[in-house]
Amino acid sequence: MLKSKKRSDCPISSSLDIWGDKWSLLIIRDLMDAKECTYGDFLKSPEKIATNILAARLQNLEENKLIEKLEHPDSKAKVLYKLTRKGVDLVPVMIEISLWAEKYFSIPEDRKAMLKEVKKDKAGFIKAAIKELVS
Amino acid sequence: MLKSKKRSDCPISSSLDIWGDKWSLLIIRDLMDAKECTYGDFLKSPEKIATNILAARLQNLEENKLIEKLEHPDSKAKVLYKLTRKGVDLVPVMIEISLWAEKYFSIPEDRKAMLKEVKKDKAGFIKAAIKELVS
DNA sequence: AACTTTACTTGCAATATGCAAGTGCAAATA
DNA sequence: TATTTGCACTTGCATATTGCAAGTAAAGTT
Repeated sequence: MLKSKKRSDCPISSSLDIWGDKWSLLIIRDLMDAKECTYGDFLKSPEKIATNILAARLQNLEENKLIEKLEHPDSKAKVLYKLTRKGVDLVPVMIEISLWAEKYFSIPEDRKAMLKEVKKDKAGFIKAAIKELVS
Repeated sequence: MLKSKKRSDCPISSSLDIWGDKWSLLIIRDLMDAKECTYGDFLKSPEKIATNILAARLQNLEENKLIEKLEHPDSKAKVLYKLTRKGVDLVPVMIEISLWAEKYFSIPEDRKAMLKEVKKDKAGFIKAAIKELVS
């Protein structure tokens, strides 16, 4: 995962070069759900990412400017991660993935409820979500 | 890649369990671009997938019903792959990924031209693209 | 009959993943 | 002040996956 050379200029390929693995988008998801997360928060997620993998993914996402580190107001021992604008702009991607998954898998009720709102006014939902995340 | 257990019920996680790697969505892309591809067509793509990886990914995508095999009209030695409806329904995901990539990377002119059409009428573009692919 | 094309398979070295344990610093507790 | 706890990683190592090169088998061509 360390050397992620660009395989081609195709937009799909370029995107996958950065976050095309089984874990990166789950980190993005956590940050979209919670806006700010500590290292420990990510470890608590139900998919149970290994701590060394988490560290590697966080570093990669930071290097690629999808996330950034912030000081925790309470303690210097803690680190806060949050999405950059580049990361926040993945909201439409995440929503379309979720809509696809809803059609073909069974997903939790709270996610369904969220997608119900999405379907009422997708553009509005996205705009509001982005606004909330960039503030 | 053989044992892809479901890590959680999260729609993002469930989706990544199936196509969350560096190659699967490129196969999907090729099929969206060309509608039908042979094994050799995939190998010709600019990212240069290794033949054993291609075989493994095609099998996985077929097992998960995103693609299906068809007989080639010209020859029994050839195999045609095409998207199922489940695969075609990834069109919105691919479009949003492309739009994101366009914002943050430089992408080929022909892709830009396509995205220009998308931006004029996203819903219409998606509908037409899906219609073309399922026929 | 020999050669080529097509769709894979196989062997193996290099890389990545996943699990468990360890480290170092900051903050809370005794 | 000394000690323990919490937090963010790092390290070691076994296992799994990737990527490259070469090989195989069935079909089509000359």
